[in-house]
Amino acid sequence: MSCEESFFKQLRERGFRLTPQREMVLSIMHQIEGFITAEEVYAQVQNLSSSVDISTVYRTLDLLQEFQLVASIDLGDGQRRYELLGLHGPHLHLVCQSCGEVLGIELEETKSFSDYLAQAHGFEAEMDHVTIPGLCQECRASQNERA
Amino acid sequence: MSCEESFFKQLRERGFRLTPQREMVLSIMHQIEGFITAEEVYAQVQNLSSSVDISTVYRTLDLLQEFQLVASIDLGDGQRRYELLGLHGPHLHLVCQSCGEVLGIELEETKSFSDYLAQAHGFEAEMDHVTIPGLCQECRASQNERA
DNA sequence: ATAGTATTTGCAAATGATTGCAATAACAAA
DNA sequence: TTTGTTATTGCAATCATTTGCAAATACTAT
Repeated sequence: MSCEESFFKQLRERGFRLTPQREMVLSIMHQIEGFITAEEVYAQVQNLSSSVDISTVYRTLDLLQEFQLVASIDLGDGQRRYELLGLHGPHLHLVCQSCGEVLGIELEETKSFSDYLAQAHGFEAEMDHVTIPGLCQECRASQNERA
Repeated sequence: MSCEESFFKQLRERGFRLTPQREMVLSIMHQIEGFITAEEVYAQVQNLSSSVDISTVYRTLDLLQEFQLVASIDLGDGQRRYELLGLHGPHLHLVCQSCGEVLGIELEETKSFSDYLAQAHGFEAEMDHVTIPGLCQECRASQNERA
């Protein structure tokens, strides 16, 4: 099932409606690789239909997140960014505080940690909504050089 | 060394100045246990001196975070919350998406996970800035009951 | 004490994001 | 097709937070 089909199906199942605005936002998410801000999605949508409001873009991105078709991440620069999950499926983000690079890691890789949280604290973690700040390999290396 | 002493020392060392506004914010953070929003800190500061601006409160909370005296957490309700680290030292937060409860866990408990990230991805994680959403023990239990 | 300086402040404006609401438009049933 | 119901939209206002800047003030050296 394609991303669009999954979207239409989930809309129907839950009594939501298929609007041109929603189609446009999803279509634009497909044209992008990597991360995009709501403002950037809005600019692209404007090219297609200039009367669409940015609040509709935000609402649609929220909906796509609920449907697990899109994930969002806060890089700490004051602008949330969105990415199409598409085929990859849910994953975590490692964000380098020095160069801003974003690494995606598989949910699988966090299993023993989330098992520990469940066992020790009874907490069922949603690791796919976690963002971990830190330093990537390159920035660590260049930092050690300097020292 | 008390929290205040640590604050004054760090200010001096880095060429910052000790202002009444900064003293007031730190003092209020001491009067609170648990989390407090910037707006609430602001309200408390107003009682002491009504001319202090909320932007100064935000700037001071940022500074206290830089000094590792305060940590902040985003519960996803649109208002960042701040807590005095004081004696506890840096830790992680587990946030229940159902009841809002916040569990603090020791950095130590994440060691094997962050070791894995370093080894497998060369990523040096700052786990003390991580917030993990999920379900706490009680909410898991009551959810299972219902099912 | 005083003067010189660099930091910090309050203010106002701007930011990204969210919300309430009346008008619009998608869908379901006839 | 037409009609009725309900979700969705655009708009404007609002929210929490950040920023630029000139005035105020904490500190340093005299």
